[in-house]
Amino acid sequence: MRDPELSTTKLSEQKELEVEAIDFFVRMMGILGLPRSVGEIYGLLYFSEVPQSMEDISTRLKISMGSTSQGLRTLRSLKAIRTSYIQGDRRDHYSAESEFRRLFSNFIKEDILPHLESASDRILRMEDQIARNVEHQTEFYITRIEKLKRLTKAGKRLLPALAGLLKL
Amino acid sequence: MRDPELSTTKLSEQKELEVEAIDFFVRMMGILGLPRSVGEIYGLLYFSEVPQSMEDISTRLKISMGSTSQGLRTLRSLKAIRTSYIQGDRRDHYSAESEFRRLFSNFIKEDILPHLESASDRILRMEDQIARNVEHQTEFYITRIEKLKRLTKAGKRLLPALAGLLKL
DNA sequence: TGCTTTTTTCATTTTTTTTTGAAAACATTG
DNA sequence: CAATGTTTTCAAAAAAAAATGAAAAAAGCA
Repeated sequence: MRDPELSTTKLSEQKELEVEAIDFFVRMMGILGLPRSVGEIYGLLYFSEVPQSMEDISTRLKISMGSTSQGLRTLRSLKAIRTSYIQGDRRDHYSAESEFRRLFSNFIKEDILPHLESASDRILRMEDQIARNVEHQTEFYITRIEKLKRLTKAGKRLLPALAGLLKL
Repeated sequence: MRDPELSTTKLSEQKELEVEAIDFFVRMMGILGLPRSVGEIYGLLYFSEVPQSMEDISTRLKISMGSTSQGLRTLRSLKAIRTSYIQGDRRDHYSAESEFRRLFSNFIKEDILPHLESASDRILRMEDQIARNVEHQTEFYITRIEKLKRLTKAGKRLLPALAGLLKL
């Protein structure tokens, strides 16, 4: 004889882990400035043994197909998920790349390093302006620019190193 | 005889550097997820030889006193600015801590490490739920949790080290 | 202490970001 | 190659974050 109360308990306990996990990744992604839905999707996939279709994800998280599609695109670009073919189902199915650190690594490469590059350009332009304007050719301005240059240089060395460490 | 055109040019060139610098810091702060106004204020102060009052800042950046006050509070908490006393003026005056990297360092300490701490708590709760639910006591769940634990552990080692490096 | 100036707070408004949902584009299969 | 199932796109709606501005609080001064 089945015990409905017990199975309800079990079901809710099963959900509890999922909820906790999703919450975990929502916050982690939050640190990286990624939207809530991206964290939810990754969290759901991270604890799914079986790859999930877009519809599965959309249904279980109660988010629209539009959000799901966009979230998956983001995760794909960060190489945080894998697509897998499931026999007899023409839909794509997704599972999480379990090495979450890789996601950080790719985030550094894709979203931070480009900023550093354009920061370097901007510093060059500042130097140019200082060169053209006698008012700015003082110890003060020159030192400050020098510090910015050192900072970006350090960043361009450190961040790829950090990305490398995370990838291992 | 003064040449009004030349002085206009000089003035605009002077502004140009300021604008470029402010832009630079707005983007840098953007990476850290800090609001535009915080970047603007820091940028303005970074290239000001003379400490500026709140009113100066608010006026030059055309932002409200409210925003200015809040932005200064954020910068203060990141130890990115210094308060200095100016004779015969009862207002506080601010100047930038020129080691911008310290700001990153403090950002890691203040805004990221606490998240990592609560992440650890959340993982403990997940483990607890796995222990209570036979369904979850599989290789799969245990491995995934293990990976999260390793990640946060790595983070707790790496980030303070990174913060340390930046502070030098 | 009372008066004035400066700073902070916070409810409201504005701006930006994210989500939705419906239509378009794309893909698969009979 | 039509018909149906799936995914993407994107304008509009909703939600979240930031800025404003006025009122309250705090600080300096006579």
